[in-house]
Amino acid sequence: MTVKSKREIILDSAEIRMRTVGYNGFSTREIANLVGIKAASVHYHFPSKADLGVAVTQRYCTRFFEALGEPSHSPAPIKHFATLFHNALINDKKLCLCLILGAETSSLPETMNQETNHFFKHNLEWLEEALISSQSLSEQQAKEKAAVILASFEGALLLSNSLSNPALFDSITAYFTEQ
Amino acid sequence: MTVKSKREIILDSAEIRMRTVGYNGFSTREIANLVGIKAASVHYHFPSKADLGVAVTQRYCTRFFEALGEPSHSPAPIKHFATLFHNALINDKKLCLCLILGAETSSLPETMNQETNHFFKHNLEWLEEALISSQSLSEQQAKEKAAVILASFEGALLLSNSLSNPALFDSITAYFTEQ
DNA sequence: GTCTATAATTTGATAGAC
DNA sequence: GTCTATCAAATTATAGAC
Repeated sequence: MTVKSKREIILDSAEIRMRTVGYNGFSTREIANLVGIKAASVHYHFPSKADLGVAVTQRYCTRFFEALGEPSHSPAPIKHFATLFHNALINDKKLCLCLILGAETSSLPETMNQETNHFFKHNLEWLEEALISSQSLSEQQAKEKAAVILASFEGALLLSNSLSNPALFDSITAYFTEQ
Repeated sequence: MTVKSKREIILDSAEIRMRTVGYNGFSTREIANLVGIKAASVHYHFPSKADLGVAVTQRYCTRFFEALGEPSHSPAPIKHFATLFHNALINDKKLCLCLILGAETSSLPETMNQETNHFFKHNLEWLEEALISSQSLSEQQAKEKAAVILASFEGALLLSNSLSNPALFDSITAYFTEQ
């Protein structure tokens, strides 16, 4: 295993905090304490808080898209999609970053909003393609159902996390995967 | 029309900000400026920011539940439920307060989390009752579908708001109301 | 009820030594 | 790259005059 750069360690801590309390809920000093350095050193790696927020968001999206892969490579694509969200909630015990950023959208650096929008759009297209090939829906039907699924899964994360009820997430996603 | 008390005017401004940038995104000074008074005067009405946040959340939930009424009083309850969320997005041009608070949950005063949880639970029960009587589902089926609907609607608000696409909200909710 | 004044703390950020 | 020191601004909150 390659040794992590300090930059990556900072990104790790910042992602944890952003997915827990949002962009407006954490400070660079807090990240510094978590990493074991001083705030000034965080600013060496990321000149501004916005730079850090953007880097976290870009890394999050890149990793999610990598884990997602191509819809055609999965025998049960909707289930695969649900599993990624399930892992965020159960393994990471965190929300989807773009759920929190979407809720905070009016107070974020514009680049972060663009990343968040790209996250949603890419997932909608992925789901649409998956639905067309796996459930032989029309393009229009697939587009509509893709939005229903993405909305449901993000909402399922929200409800399950708020109510501290992980099983609720699986119950909701099962509605779309058990067909 | 009764004249609004200063307390209510403060609550109005605070609700707008909380539904736009969240609890961690606004300051008492900002509310004071919006209302046209000084920050110290806001603290006269609400000793702490948490007191203000709690009051906003309680008023929001009370009003929502009043507008919701009883499921048995509506000929098309799911559509009625969708309309309330639609109005939040289209008329208020805002998210559901509990969507933002649910995303910020780890950094909120405990009373606000309790209110948010109550909001979700009350709506789940309302939807369950509506589904049992209007779609003659079993209690178990109704409970599961109620969670799917609430998650979808909250997620639909998130996606529509982020992507600046109000029509997307109606398209998603139509999946559950046009049956 | 609202104001001025102010306190205590936090925050984002920079300069410059090592 | 990391530190100390420091800054300017913002934030929550209180005391006390009017």
